Amino acid sequence: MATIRDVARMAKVSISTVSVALKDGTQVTPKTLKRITDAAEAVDYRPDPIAQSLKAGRSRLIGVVVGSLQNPWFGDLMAGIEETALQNQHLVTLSETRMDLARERATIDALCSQRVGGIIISPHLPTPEHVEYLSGLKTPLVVIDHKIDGLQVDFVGIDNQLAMSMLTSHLLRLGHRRIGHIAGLNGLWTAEQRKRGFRDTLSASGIEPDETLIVDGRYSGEVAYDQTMRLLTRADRPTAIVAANNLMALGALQAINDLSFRCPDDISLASVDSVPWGSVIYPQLTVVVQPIAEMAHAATAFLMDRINAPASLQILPRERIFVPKFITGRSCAPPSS
Amino acid sequence: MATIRDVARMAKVSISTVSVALKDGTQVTPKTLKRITDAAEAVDYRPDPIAQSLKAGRSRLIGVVVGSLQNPWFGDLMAGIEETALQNQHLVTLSETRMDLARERATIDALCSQRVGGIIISPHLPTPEHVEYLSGLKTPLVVIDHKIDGLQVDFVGIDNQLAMSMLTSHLLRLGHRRIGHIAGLNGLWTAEQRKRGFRDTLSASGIEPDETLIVDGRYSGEVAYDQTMRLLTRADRPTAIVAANNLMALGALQAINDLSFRCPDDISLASVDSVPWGSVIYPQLTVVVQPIAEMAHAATAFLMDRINAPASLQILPRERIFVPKFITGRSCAPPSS
DNA sequence: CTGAAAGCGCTAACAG
DNA sequence: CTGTTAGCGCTTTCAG
Repeated sequence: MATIRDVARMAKVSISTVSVALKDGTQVTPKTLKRITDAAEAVDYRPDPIAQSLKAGRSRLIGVVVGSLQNPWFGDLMAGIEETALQNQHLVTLSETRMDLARERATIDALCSQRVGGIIISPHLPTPEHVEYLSGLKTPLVVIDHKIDGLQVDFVGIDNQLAMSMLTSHLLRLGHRRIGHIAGLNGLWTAEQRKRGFRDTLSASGIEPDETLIVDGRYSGEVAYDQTMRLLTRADRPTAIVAANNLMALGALQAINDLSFRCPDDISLASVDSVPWGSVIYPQLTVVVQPIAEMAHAATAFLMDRINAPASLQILPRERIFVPKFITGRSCAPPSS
Repeated sequence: MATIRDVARMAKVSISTVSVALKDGTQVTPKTLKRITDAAEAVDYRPDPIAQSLKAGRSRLIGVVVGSLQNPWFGDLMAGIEETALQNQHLVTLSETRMDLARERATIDALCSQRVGGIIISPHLPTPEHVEYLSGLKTPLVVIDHKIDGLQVDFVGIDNQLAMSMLTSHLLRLGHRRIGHIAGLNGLWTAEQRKRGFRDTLSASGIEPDETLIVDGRYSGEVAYDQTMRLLTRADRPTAIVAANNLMALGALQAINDLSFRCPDDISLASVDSVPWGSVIYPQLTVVVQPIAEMAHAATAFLMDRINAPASLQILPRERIFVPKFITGRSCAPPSS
């Protein structure tokens, strides 16, 4: 592997001239520049990123931290992040926290001591100490999906209230009055926002939300299955169910099937987030989807801004909220009775 | 961030003593060692990995290169790799090649010039030049899934012939005699091995494989859909179909549904690789699954062996072939006629 | 416009 | 057993 010295020797200049010339061609005579670029070409010189990192104190790496790799939109997220990172000459590392705060913290620690340029995280429900820890980080941080109150960093997500409103009002228009909601993990920002969207939409239509119809599915398919079982075996069972995410929708669908209800004839079902290969799932689900690829790009762009910004310049926390997209499936119908 | 100098100053020894002591406690007096570890603790010293990398010429990073992040087992793969890598103090980077040889090469180039410790790759169908390129790499390489003939590197995969034999003989036992096979991308090792397993199993049962029933689905759901349409609209259509992977099985299932055939009543379907949330797909597919997590561990262990081995020691290429697991679903039944 | 020199944080001979 | 020294490859003042 050729070093800057080889280039300097071949172009008969000093190594610092090579460094300067290759960085910003404007500080050298055109002819020396040419000699240098030719020499660099000839020996296939590529600056050693490690040496550059040592000098800069940061590596050209961005860390992505997610709770679970099972998350179905996770592949699209990574693809989007990688694409944008690549354009900025950065590699992307990936870590899984298994939704464990201690692991989340250890992971971020590791990333920071590896001197990554920045971190994109879809965080778990934090404790106050954890928020404080995150606030104290020197490494640029962008939060995606679950916003953390009180944390002054860039955020990218969707309008979760709107997402639930879209689904809930769809069901209301179909004539449903008793609608169940399988909510996400209690306390998580997205879960709370979605619950609020659900309640507000009902209230706005003059329907008092029945709190017993709002159950915690903890963003888990299994828990959602159990909760759906509870909902549907009640005498006053709902005629429709809205799940706060895709995994829970699948769990709910399974429960519906296992109880020999038919969807949408007996029970309507809708959810946030599409499911992969949704086309072979019967019935195709009515959903609102997050524009994951765009969110990934936006998050990465935020991060690159901070990485490329001069240390002097303080960028205020920014926020990018996307509007989800409604996709009509065949899982919603007017109530049967 | 504390440096080795801070520790040295505080422990009143030289920096090299600190370096030696922290690496291998046996070369220093117990009391100096204690002074040093205490000092390191006190200032929360953690060696800068970038500086270590510069010295070593490699970073504590392993690169994972896959064709597509859509691949459903990809999350499990990453989780497994990350777990093992973490135990060896390595971070994992992720890159997608979109099944494009030029991108695959560019990606590997980038990884190598980043001086990653090693690379785990699920490669695309290579040209001879590409094989040569891979052979020439100095960076340790482990291939997973698609073996490349003539490439002398560690390999981890499953017994693909066996996988297809398991499915094919299951269908034969049910009484099927005309079985279609939606094969993977022509030329890819896994695809060829699976085809061979299919043909051999039929032959062994005294059935001459009908080559027109073996179609190229290119490991794509869409292509598989089209090919299934072709197969099922023939007068002499098969009574069962085996898909070479999960995405193609879903494409085939969709085609079966769209043509108003019922599975398994009219057409039986089986495939290699399970599908996520398979439990809500109707009917549940009969499949053989790869032990992805174990494969990931094995591949990472191979890689770490090479990374940790002294440069002098030449490790011969190794191979780890797993046996897939049969999972009975409800998508296979005796032929109707 | 170009070159000499210092140094990022660490490791590894080589001396004492 | 411990300290001195010389870099790893690069960037960046600071002189010339």
